[in-house]
Amino acid sequence: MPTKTAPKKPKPRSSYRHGDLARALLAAGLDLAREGGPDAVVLREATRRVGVVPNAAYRHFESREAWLLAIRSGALAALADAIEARLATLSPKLGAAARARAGLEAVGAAYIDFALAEPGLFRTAFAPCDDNLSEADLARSTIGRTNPFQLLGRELDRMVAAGLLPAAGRPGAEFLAWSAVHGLAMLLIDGPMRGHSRDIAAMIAPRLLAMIEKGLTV
Amino acid sequence: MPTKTAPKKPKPRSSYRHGDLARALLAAGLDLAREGGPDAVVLREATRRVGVVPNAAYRHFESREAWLLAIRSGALAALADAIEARLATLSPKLGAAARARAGLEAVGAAYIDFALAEPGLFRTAFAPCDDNLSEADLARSTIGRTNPFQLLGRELDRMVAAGLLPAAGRPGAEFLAWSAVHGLAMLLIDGPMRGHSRDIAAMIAPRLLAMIEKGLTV
DNA sequence: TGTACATCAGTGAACGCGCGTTCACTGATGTAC
DNA sequence: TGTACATCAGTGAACGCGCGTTCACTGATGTAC
Repeated sequence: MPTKTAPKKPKPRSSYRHGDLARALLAAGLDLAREGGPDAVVLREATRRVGVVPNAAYRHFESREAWLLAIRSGALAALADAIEARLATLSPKLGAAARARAGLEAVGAAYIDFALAEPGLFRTAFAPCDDNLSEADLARSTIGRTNPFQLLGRELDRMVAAGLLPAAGRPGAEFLAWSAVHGLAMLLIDGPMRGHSRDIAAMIAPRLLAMIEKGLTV
Repeated sequence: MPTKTAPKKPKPRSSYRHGDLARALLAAGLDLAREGGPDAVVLREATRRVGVVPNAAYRHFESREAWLLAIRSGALAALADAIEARLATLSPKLGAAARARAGLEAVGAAYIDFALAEPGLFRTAFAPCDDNLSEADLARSTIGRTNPFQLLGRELDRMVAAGLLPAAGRPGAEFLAWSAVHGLAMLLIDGPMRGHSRDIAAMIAPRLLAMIEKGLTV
């Protein structure tokens, strides 16, 4: 499970001080994202859940947008965690080539599974964010954390090392694999086949991963 | 160009009757979608632009949601138009196999180009819509119009006919190709490389289309 | 052809809502002497 | 070790905003006689 859920009901505090409001607001925001996607990430509701007055949030976040940015990055981290967990289940006995193939598939499968299991978080992670925020803010928000993109890159490197992917095709290959998997995830949760997502995913996801592998390799 | 733009400024009417308010509201809504994506599709703003009082909209649409649905389907139609236009540029002198390949590429390229040229419309076309609306409403909204999905299917059929795609692999193949292209489009306009989208698209899109073709065909 | 009339598209005013954000405040905490 | 004090996290009240939607209305239109 991606993140620990925060208590929904405001538990009475011993003092008027909360103690760890910043973290609590972040957790509440992630809950909101989980439940309703980026549009449901609303400051006032988060403070309500935490049991604090609305403006208290401004001690810890400059604005709603800054808070949302932190939540986005939390959602992204949750996705990365899910992928890493899947990768960790791979048998260590696999040879280089088999390991590389399995790794790439694991990343893709975990990505799609996460989108289905946590559509709200997934949507939040990739919600278009306000352009008013500087590039620097954005960079800072993901810096130092492993992100899904990097995990995918690592597996692609393995493919090259195993001789399954020509080195010449390596640069930019993340975008190819990522696009395919991201698109399926998006279509499954928002697209016309939303509702039968799980059935379709079960049929299509393996074929999509096979297509990527085949289309990418020599 | 997908749709004709409605006049932004309310032109004074000769009578207090508008004459074609439904169509005008639809056009204004598409403009809003074009400019700011689904969240910018706001009833009051549309009536303002058309030069009509807010509640006048309720003579023609049951609710904001119903109006938005119509706009979604307009955005989808615009995308379909863009794809059809691209397909129409294919040389009629091509042989079956070359035509099939070129057709599939044309669909993909037009899809990505549309997303880059009209990100607001594109986002609106695929915005998650309210589940309160019945499936019947949704079906009605796209029925009778050629949609992008069908255009893709047609080209895939050509691939089979030309012997480039095994018939066994045909069912569901739309989802595979569509996912890849949709994912790239989404990542280009909302993803981490937003801002350098056009450069990246120029580099990646051809490779993605090649990957699809290679991954799909025998 | 002229007139009475029903229709119904657009008006005007108002509603309740929830949002992000601001301000001046208060009082528990932890630190310096 | 005990006390005075500065800090600053959370309070309370309020703001302006724009939204979707409702109601009873009015008056131009097109139709029936």
